[in-house]
Amino acid sequence: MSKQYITLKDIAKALNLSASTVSRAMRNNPAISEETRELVQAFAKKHKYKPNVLAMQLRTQRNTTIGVIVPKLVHYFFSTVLAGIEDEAGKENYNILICQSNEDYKKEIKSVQTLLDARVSGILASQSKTTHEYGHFQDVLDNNVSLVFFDRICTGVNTDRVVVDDYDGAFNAVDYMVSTGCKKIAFLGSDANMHISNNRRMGYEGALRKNKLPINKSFIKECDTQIIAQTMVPDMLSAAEVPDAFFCINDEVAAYCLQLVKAAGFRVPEDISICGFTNGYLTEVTDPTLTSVDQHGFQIGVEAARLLIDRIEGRETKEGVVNKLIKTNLVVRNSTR
Amino acid sequence: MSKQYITLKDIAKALNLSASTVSRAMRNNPAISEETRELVQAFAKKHKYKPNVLAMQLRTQRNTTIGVIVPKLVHYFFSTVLAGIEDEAGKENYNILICQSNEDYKKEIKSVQTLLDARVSGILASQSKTTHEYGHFQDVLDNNVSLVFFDRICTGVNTDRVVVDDYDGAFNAVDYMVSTGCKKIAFLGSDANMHISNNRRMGYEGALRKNKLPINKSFIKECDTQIIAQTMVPDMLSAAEVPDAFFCINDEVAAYCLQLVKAAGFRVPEDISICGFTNGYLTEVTDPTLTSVDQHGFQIGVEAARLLIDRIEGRETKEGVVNKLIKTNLVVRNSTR
DNA sequence: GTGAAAGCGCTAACAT
DNA sequence: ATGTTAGCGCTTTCAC
Repeated sequence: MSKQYITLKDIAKALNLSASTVSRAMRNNPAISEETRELVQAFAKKHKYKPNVLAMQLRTQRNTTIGVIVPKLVHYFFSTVLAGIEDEAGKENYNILICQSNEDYKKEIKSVQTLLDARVSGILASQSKTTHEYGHFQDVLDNNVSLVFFDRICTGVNTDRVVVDDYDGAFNAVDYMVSTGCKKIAFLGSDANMHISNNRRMGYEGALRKNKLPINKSFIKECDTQIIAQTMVPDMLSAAEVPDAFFCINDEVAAYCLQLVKAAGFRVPEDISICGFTNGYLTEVTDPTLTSVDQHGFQIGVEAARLLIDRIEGRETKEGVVNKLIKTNLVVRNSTR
Repeated sequence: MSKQYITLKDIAKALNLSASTVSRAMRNNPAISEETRELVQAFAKKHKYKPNVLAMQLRTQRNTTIGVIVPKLVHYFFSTVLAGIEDEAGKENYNILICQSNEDYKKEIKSVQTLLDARVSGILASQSKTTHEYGHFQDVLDNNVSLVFFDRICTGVNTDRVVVDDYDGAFNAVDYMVSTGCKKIAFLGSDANMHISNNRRMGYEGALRKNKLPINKSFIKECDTQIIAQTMVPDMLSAAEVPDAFFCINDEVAAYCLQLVKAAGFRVPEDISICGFTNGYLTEVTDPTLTSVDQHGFQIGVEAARLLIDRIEGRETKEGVVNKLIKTNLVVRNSTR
């Protein structure tokens, strides 16, 4: 990186002013006369002056970059959240540095290090599936860097969070399926130690209980990828008791499940109803189209970024930890009766 | 951002050394005695010393951040490319700063500004659909910042590019469909001024010509979103001459087209074959599953990042501009005969 | 083998 | 209204 941009000093020299005057003039400091201000700004514009953000941040000890850690960018939900984060951060002139953990605990630790090394002033994170310790997240706080979790929160670390109302989303979806006549609804979830999965399972059970339906343990499975679904779903369909509905942890599993159910000779939704979670673009291309719970990823991103930036800027010194709950809504399509 | 990390000076003071010695010791400078080196490094580790990257970069005038501009993160293809970029950049200890143009020319200009302001040492970009001028990209080069285009390249700017072999991909797909008996293949593409669309159209026409099939202008349409497809496809299906195959610019259009073709009472693939482009996860959940051209997004990301970093580091001073062509391959599923 | 001094580009007292 | 000085945290001559 050779010398490519002109500096404050260059301007100062050219205009026979001091660097501080130029600095003030550029930032519209009222102490500077209109005349010099215009002179300086015109010169700066003409010569495409760009303040050196590095130097500025070094001097002022504040940094306008925030880091984001997501499990995977390819998931519709996370890329939507990211769009929200980017949008909100952009409004506040913050840049975002992105790391993917790829659902890998080690990579997640490395991501935290990377972001801390880059001196971000805050981190937005959604945990990887394989993370069961949280020392690396505690490190963030210990270094006085703000931290906000979104979606896949880490309960061991005491900090702000933005989560989907998973319980409510699941409750409503299952309640709806019951209302259409389903009586034997299966739940395809994730590892029970994942908060979001647990909450959805409780919402699922809550809806069954409300409707006085039995909770059948053999209908509750850990099945959150296509690969698992490939064997799990056929197994369930050939068991003694066959579900008449599947409530799935995400759209991918739901869409695969749909394929497998049809392949096994069942009609959807007449014989078996299927509901997903996310409401991404998969929902429109399956046959029948997929009923799903909309998670409002963009809004989650916006809220999380806002929360973080408020912390960084020291605004709204709310007492203790903030927990934001984002409501979902059920989008009914043709995979449910 | 209050004082949160210890500095070189702090270590120097604590150990009764000079800052320069500590600096050297940390970087394993051979001029430093083993003894002090170990002393310093142990102390640094114990007190979680993190070199201030900002100061380092300011001092050395080199920066290890690269910027990426993509139209939209939510598209499977771009998020895959990004994963590749992140992977390769990570290996070289580069960070990535991401901007989305949202297919908006103005936002794209702003993104370039943002990245330049952040003093990135290079930019990877894929143009927005609405971009017809390229002064902002020329600016990048004029500021001595490296620039590599990927996928949606900008031919007006003379710099490295990594592109998919769109012609070849389209040619093979169409040639394959002809081999299965299709004779009236339609092409649903983008704006003709988009390079990738144009190349695919030429590949499409090339394959028809090779097979001595007529090129029917009424079968070549600009249709690259679900919204356009919604009216365009039914129109084509009720025209005097109905296509017996659709070759689509991306998987989304193909998947929608599939729905619309079935809704109109045609069988897929018996009556009409359909082929997409990208080979994302939509392909597995449609019914029938979707034949598609795999673009190898991850590899594109890797190659683009490598090209850019090589430029930044001044390695491989290849003469002139480099053009990398990434081969595609056709993944045949059940939407084609 | 280690230290002193200067400086990257900027801002913020403290002058005048 | 403007200039002087110092310093953010680091690296890099140039000394010794």
